[in-house]
Amino acid sequence: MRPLLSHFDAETSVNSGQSFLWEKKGDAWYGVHADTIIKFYKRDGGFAFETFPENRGIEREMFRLDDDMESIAAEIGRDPLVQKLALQYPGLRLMRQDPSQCIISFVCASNTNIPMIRRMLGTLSRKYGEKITADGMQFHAFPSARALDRATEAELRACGLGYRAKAIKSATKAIATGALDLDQLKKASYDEAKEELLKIYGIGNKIADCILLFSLEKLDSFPIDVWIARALLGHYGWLAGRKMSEKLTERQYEDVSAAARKYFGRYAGYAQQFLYYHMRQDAGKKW
DNA sequence: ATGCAGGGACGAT
DNA sequence: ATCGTCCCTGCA
Repeated sequence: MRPLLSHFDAETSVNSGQSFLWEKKGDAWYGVHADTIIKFYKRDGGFAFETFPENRGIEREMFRLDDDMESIAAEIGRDPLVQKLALQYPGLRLMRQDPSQCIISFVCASNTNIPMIRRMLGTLSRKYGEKITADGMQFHAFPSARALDRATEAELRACGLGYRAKAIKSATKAIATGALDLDQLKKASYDEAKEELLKIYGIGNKIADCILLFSLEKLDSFPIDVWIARALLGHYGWLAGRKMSEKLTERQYEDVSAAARKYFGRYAGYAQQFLYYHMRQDAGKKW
């Protein structure tokens, strides 16, 4: 185990609200990553990984184990609070999600809570995802955009999506037709990629920023949800400004997010994740 | 038991 | 720029 990774904690990372389809069975965690099930468990003071079907080494990609956490921590640690949190939660990492899965997941996330998001995605997976067997148990791959796009809005509603069904349809269509070119978005700048995402019905500022951060390599993205808004109000008054509240207008979102990105720097998204995790911990949330 | 919150976005004023 | 509304569920 390389010393740089010695503090990495897969369990904390998968339970930090950035990724949804994980469940613990016995001593092991099983997660859905597009077409593969990834399993991990503690071993020798670190973590061992297995994938179904076999996809060796995918954990480096998924958990961003190639990121240079020392320079990232040095960069975002210029802020005293984030510095403290990086030391307090040394195992927390951003994850690199599959873009299609990430888009569909966060479109489901609007105006609801994490348990509900998990329920919606679980139902979609069981209904539209391919079966995968792992350790004698049955799992489901995350449904492809194409498979979801074949369903009607009413059928998606029946999965407990509510009014989000319409937004899911617009997103799956954009992905399935190639109108949204995911590989291209990875190469594009933050602004260019965000502009493309915002064209899709159901994707606004916050959800676009989550997609950019968690699946499109935009580590400078700084999503602001109610929890981050609370953190900004409580600890970063000069960024929040006097008129900000927990609910941001579109204009406020843009101004405050831009200010935060400038303040925290090119890894602002990492700072955001430490703050988010801390606010949730502090509130005693159990995801 | 009615109200409200929960990783928001959209359309009408 | 504000404001009501959207489907659903758990919890006070």
